[in-house]
Amino acid sequence: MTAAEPPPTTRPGGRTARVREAVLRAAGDALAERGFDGLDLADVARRAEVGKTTVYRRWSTTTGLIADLLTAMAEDSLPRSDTGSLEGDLRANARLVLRTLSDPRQAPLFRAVIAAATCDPRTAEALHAFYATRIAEWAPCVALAEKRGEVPPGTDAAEVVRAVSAPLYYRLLASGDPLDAAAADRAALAAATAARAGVYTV
Amino acid sequence: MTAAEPPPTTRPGGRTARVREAVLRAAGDALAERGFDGLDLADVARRAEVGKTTVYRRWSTTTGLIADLLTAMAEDSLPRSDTGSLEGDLRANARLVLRTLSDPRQAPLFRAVIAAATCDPRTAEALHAFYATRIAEWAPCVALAEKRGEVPPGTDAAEVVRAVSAPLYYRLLASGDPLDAAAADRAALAAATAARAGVYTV
DNA sequence: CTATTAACGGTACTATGGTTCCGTTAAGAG
DNA sequence: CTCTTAACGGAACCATAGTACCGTTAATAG
Repeated sequence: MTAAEPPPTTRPGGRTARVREAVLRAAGDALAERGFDGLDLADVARRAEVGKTTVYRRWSTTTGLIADLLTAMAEDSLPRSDTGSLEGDLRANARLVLRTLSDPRQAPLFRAVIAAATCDPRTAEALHAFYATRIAEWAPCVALAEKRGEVPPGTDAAEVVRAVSAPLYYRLLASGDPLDAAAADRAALAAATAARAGVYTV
Repeated sequence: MTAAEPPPTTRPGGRTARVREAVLRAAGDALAERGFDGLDLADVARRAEVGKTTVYRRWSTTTGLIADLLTAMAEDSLPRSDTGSLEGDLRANARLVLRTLSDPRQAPLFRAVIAAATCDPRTAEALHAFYATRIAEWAPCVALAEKRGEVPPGTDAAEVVRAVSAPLYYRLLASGDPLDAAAADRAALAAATAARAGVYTV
């Protein structure tokens, strides 16, 4: 060490934030339209009206950009319902997930970010954090059910919430079976039934 | 039409089949090692000891090659167990899926083919066919349970089998939660419990 | 067996995703 | 306000995935 390092001040204000917002929005659009393997950083730059050098400098890879997009996505949360019964709450959650996974923009976007997560550990980490946030948001409805005596004490709330989403994601990503209201309601009912029977106690 | 078309005879014997086998094996290896976005057809050709021109000519795209790989994968089936009870059979199935999804070669391979399926309709179709085959293979265990009176008549066998796999795939692809025996057994128990309660009747 | 041609494989080429260079803009400190 | 420099943007550049060409090998018909 020869000299005191001058603090490399960062400049997140104004322009930097504006660029990030525009690029992430453009990335989401591009992913929704073209899918994961169709993501071209130059195209994202064009959509965001930003130099492609900027995109490469700040995010370097497609998966890096998607990881950042996931971080941003984790921030805007979905409001939890409170219908007064576990089954009602879980059905509300299932319908919400269904709406996302059948939305013409969201469905391909989710498929794309999940594909990206299979290709890069950092993106996978961001995806896991995203779901951890979403699951934590809905876990309280199971805690309430436990207080009401609907499910046995010691029920793993997160596991119940995951059980609702799982069949819908399985259809979206693996089996390709239709994603409809019947599937959502069945997922919610199955999770509620299993939870009441004590399947998810720790 | 000016002249009679001479029948463009195909030559599936010997060499052609050998090349396909070598290339598909190499593709599986490459996918397992490098993931979907790391798949390079020239690299596959090298591994298969085949000219890269051949690979491009016969499969043209990475997703096309993966679609063919999935078709081959659908052919070798997993034997179904018969333990005498629905829960036992479903647990056997869950353990089998778990073994696949935690295998050091199979897990990344499955992640990769699923990622590929999100990027191309033909690959998605092949993936759906793959799961349709697997699910049909195990559906009889629900039919047997119905005969034994374990589940109500009119239970959707395929839906029960899907319900077993779904939580495991959700962990593999979305939430990132650990894939262990506890998760597999819980998935089987939850599906059996819901099925007995009549959640999956049509 | 021979003749025909489907299918393979090496080499040279092209096109596009990604990098480097360097001048310009504007955030933030004083 | 002025000054410093983090961050941006255009253009030229490079590396590599994918294509085109053409001669060679071997499957199958007769």
